[in-house]
Amino acid sequence: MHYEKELKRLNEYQKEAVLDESDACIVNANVGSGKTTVLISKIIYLHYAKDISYKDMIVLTFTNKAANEIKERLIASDDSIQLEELEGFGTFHSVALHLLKSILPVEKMEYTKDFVVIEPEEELDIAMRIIQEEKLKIKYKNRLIKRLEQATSIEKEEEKISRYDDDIFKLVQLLKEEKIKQNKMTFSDILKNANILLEDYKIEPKWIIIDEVQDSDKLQLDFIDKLKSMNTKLFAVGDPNQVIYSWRGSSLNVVYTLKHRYNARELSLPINYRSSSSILEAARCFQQNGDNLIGARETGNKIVVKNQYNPFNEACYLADKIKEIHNAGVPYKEIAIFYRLQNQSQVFEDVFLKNEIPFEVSMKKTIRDIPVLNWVIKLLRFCVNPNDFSSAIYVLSNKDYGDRMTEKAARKIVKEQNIIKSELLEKMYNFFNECSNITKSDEIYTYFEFDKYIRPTAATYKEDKESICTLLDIIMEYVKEKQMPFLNGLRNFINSSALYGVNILHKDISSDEDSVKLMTLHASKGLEFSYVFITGVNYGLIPLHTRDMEEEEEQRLFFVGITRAKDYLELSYYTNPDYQRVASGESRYIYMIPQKLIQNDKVKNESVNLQELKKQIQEAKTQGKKEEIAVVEAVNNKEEAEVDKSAEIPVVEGANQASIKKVRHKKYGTGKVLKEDDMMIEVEFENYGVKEFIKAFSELEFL
DNA sequence: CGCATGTGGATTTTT
DNA sequence: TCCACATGCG
Repeated sequence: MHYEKELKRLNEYQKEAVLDESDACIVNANVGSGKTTVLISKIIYLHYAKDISYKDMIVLTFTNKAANEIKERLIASDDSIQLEELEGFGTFHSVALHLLKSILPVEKMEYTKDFVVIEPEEELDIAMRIIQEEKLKIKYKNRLIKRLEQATSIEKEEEKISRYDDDIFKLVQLLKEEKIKQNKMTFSDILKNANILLEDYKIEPKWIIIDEVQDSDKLQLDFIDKLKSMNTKLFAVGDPNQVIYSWRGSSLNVVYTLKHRYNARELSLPINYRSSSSILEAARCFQQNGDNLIGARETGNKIVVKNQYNPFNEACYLADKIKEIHNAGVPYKEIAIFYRLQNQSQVFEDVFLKNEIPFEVSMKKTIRDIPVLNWVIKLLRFCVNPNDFSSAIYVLSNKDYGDRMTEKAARKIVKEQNIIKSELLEKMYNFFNECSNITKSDEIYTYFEFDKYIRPTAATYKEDKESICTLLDIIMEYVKEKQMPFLNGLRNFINSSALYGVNILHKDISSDEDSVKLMTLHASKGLEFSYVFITGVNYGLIPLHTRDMEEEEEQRLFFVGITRAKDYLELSYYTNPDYQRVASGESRYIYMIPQKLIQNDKVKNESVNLQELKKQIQEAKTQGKKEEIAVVEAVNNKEEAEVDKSAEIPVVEGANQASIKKVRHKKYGTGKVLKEDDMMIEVEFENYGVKEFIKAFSELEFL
């Protein structure tokens, strides 16, 4: 039997979870304990052994990435699966959206099936327009999103009194009405409305299976509850030690809540297959919850703790270290650097670029971040929904793309449907009739004559054109995959692009590309690497200096970081952190790790001198990027010199040339000496411009 | 406009 | 904790 082969690969804990028959079961899955494997085995087991159709299962995840991984692994293990059988598999939002679009009577809420999913920014735009048009008195508009969120959460009429004595509750009501009028739902509306409609229209799936259940917020828990009927069984997997998003609404008690709400059986997956036992033992110091982590691997390397002078020095050191590791045969993609704050990546990016180390930085990028695509999406949205006036107004009145008219003029033309005044508007109106048979993406491009509207003279022209073509290609691919007529597929894509189009243009950090991965500790969740460097373990940074309420979460965050490492873990702290409010010296988290697990690496005296030297230079000079780059050179050259002593060429004293000294550099070729003193030398290279070196390490050959 | 007062954000980010 | 910014009064 198909599933028996699957079961053989599991350990006893995993097997118990897969075979469990309780009405509700919560699995406390430790880090690296094969959580996803269990989830997939469970689905396969239910399908083959218990004869449950995939259509009777709802499988919920938090990210599209996780949903795709599950679907891919399922299809890989069972090629008879049709994609349409897996419509109940996806993120909470995408499953809720699917239900709203296909089964639930959205008309009861005065929406139509064509409703559009909008991003938070668009809701804000609508709110701002309402304030303007209705002349509402709203204070603190700079925090309108937070204020709306807070005001929306108040349900009791008698509590709806603005603490600032303004019209915030009036706005909440008008906004709700306006969204219905424009047929738009935000991300939270999708869940909220699904929850309301599920009161009366039961789906009754046979199984609900949830991944990373510890990240659920109130709406999501509510969604689970509304989906679940008397005959529905629940299987949830999660790890309370990995709650790092409580600021986003998830709470530590989710496991507890579910356990009590459904009288769930509690199981655990204690065995970690990922990390060496030294790393696991360190991780245990930060574990707050549940069963002890059981290791399955050898002792491995000690954890290296390093003191670095400052972030810049560390970047140089890491560049060197990574080269060394890579030369020893480790692929770049097995190496990752974690930090607490986004902006800490900058130094690494600069130095790695200079050192030609391939790297990728984990960064969110949505369609909205690319202005031209934001514009194209709005344009297509109006084509597909000709009632969406606000999109059309945006298209005509955008400052950079389209007709670039004033908002007032655009509104007038759109309201009057005056297609004589705007060729672009005419094209949008006729799109539906004239483009029903499109098969290639460039046909769309040609139809709209985008070249005319994206300012061929602008510096961004080429980039913009490329972005549009990529987007159109993705749309065509989507339509083809869904096997729908072009216009239906397009409408489908456009109406939910806020939900799915998001990561489309950006390669995921976990892609197979062989590069060093740079990311925040938060972004590291769910990933694993052979070599992990956690940088800036200073008090004030890790844990981050905040109101100390969230200290425990910082500890869990550090736990997540440590447990990403398979073989090698290095922690570092700065003597001189370049960040405000960050103390120098190691965080107490380093003291929490038993000394016997640690290998303390003292920075060589020589390096300290270099660092001191660099500091002096930086302080003496007016600050600027040029110096920094030159110093990068100096340090690199110094490191190179260390590796290859024979290549070292001493600075020739008392060279005979009276006026112009010529020098040669390994990388930059020949150049003229501009300035020279005891410590520094400034050279103008023929092809690289002016560079500055620390003389002692410069590796310059005097001609 | 200037100044006093009040308010909450800082940091992480998915859908 | 401290700082930035919105508000509102004179």
